[in-house]
Amino acid sequence: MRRDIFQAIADPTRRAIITLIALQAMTPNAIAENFHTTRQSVSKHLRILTECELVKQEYQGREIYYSLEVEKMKEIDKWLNQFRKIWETKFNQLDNVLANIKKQKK
Amino acid sequence: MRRDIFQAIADPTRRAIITLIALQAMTPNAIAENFHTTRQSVSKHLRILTECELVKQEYQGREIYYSLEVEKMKEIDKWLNQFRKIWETKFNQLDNVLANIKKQKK
DNA sequence: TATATATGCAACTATTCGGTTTCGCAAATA
DNA sequence: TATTTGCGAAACCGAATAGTTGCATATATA
Repeated sequence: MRRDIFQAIADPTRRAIITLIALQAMTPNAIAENFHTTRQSVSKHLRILTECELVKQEYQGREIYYSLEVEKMKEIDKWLNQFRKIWETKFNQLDNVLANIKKQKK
Repeated sequence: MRRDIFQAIADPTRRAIITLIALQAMTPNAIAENFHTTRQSVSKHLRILTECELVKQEYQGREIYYSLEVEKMKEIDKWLNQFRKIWETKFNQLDNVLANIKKQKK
């Protein structure tokens, strides 16, 4: 069973869950209320998110509060870095183009 | 058929393809040589990447050069923004904690 | 103690996914 | 012109996936 962050955020429901619990911890029931799906379905998503450590659990009596492990999100950011360099370069190239146009106008 | 960037980058082979053609355009055959899979398989990945506009084609005779549409990658970055705010805040909170420890030492 | 509530887990199903094989088409080359 | 080469598309297959239903367990509450 493959289990990595990229596969985890591929599902739109999981992305929505992540956004939902980013700021405040929530129980599966509370989370499920926000979607047109069953609690069990949400539970499965939470399991996947927990397995790749994107989400952490906090037991409180019979309730389990889920919240986002923000640090883990940085891994996506880290992966994006290689492309960030490229799009910044492209931006600079555009800068040069603009500079040349300016020169020509003079 | 669902087709969005997040689903596109979920597959490790597709992520590798993206990295491979990020700096220079390549033909399907050339790309396939870098993986332990067939050209047809790579072709299917390229179709998916093209459909969600992460990759662009450039026809040159009977060859087709594929290259990364860097701009599209920014959409992932944009999605990450909501969490970036959170992890920066957490970092600041840690800053405060460190500041307090410093104070107590005095 | 009996009942209600919060939850995870297993079994099942329909759908999707990644890969392979085969084919057809168009461009290059002999 | 005949053959080779580069490519996409369709058909097929096994594995994975998302969702549902049913059940077991533990904690509250009456």
